[in-house]
Amino acid sequence: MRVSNEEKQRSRARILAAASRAFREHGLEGASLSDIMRDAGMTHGGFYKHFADKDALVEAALTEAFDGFVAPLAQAEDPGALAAFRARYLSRAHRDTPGRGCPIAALASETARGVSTARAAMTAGTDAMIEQFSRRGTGAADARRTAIRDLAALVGAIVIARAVDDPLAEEVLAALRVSPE
Amino acid sequence: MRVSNEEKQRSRARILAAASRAFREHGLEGASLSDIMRDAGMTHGGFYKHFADKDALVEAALTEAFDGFVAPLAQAEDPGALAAFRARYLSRAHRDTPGRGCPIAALASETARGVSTARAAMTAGTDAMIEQFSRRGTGAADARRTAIRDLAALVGAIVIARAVDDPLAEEVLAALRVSPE
DNA sequence: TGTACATCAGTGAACGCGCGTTCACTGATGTAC
DNA sequence: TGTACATCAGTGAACGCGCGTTCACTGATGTAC
Repeated sequence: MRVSNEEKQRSRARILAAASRAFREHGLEGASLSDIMRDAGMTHGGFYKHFADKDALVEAALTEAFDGFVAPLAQAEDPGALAAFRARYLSRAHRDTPGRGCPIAALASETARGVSTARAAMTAGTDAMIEQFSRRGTGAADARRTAIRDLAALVGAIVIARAVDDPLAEEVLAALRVSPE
Repeated sequence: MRVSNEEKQRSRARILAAASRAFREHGLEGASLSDIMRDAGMTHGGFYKHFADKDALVEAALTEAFDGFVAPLAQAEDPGALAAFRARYLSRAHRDTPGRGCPIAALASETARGVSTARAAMTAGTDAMIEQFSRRGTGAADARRTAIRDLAALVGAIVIARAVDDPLAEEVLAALRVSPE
């Protein structure tokens, strides 16, 4: 049966939230539309009333994931915000809950092999993160270069820590838990 | 028809070589056994005369990929070997040919979600790379920590560079193309 | 404000497809004598 | 060294399964008068 326009917007938001989490947890291929729609409280057939196909959902979910992940940093005003962000990034909690974590670390590999719309969302989100890092850095002349190197180290550390067993995983995170440079 | 024992060993080697490349190029799920067996010059049915299942192939191919990728560094004797390795790692050629590139950068995300045998191979391979970096580093007291931080930055940089569009991709690689610290 | 009808969000069965895996078969290789 | 037979690497058809996607249908919502 038809539902109200407001209800439809809420449905779309639930699909996006479920997809954003499921893609980061299980991968773009590992998360099926049926699983996502069930998480959103619907059956799979209704999906196509909201998105043209799975690729469109991937693009929208990637953008949503970046928005949510960078928000705490983008909205913070205290000078220690970047240090706090780094500490959270390198925590065991972040390693163990990719569904709420960094979209780059969770999905960059699959995005690299994917469609151009997903690459575009990944490019925009990554640039936004670099921008935040750069704005909040130590203010060196090469702030952007420093920001990129810092972000790359964070992404590499969490990617490795998720793929290897302890104690190496913990050792990798610990090795990055000092100020860069 | 039955083939000789030597021929069987050659078949197994071809399967492993094809798998090692295909997995890094298309991902553990993206590379099908049919594709790999065709690359190896056989039909798909014969696969199970060599490996118990796809998971066993993934484990063996990961180990093979690490062996091949670290070999140039492990066998080098000149003091500039690590710098040369870093330069190759951060090259556009490496970004564009994941099939012959770093197994961590190509497969860590999927390994993180995969079976324990794949994780074990990833753990061993990563530790071997850290060991090589550590042995060939600048000789500081915290050589291993420095090695880990250097490796994490390389992995993060190539992972990002593959997932985003130029010019950001090239900018990320360039930002890492200076000596660490 | 009420009425009549068109719209369309969501349902659930069905589709075609490619996947990993199994299996009966073939015939050259390996081995026991 | 030759012979007879067992072994088994590789083939190609077939399987069950889950996937993304399509579709006829339902009935509450939106809208034109």
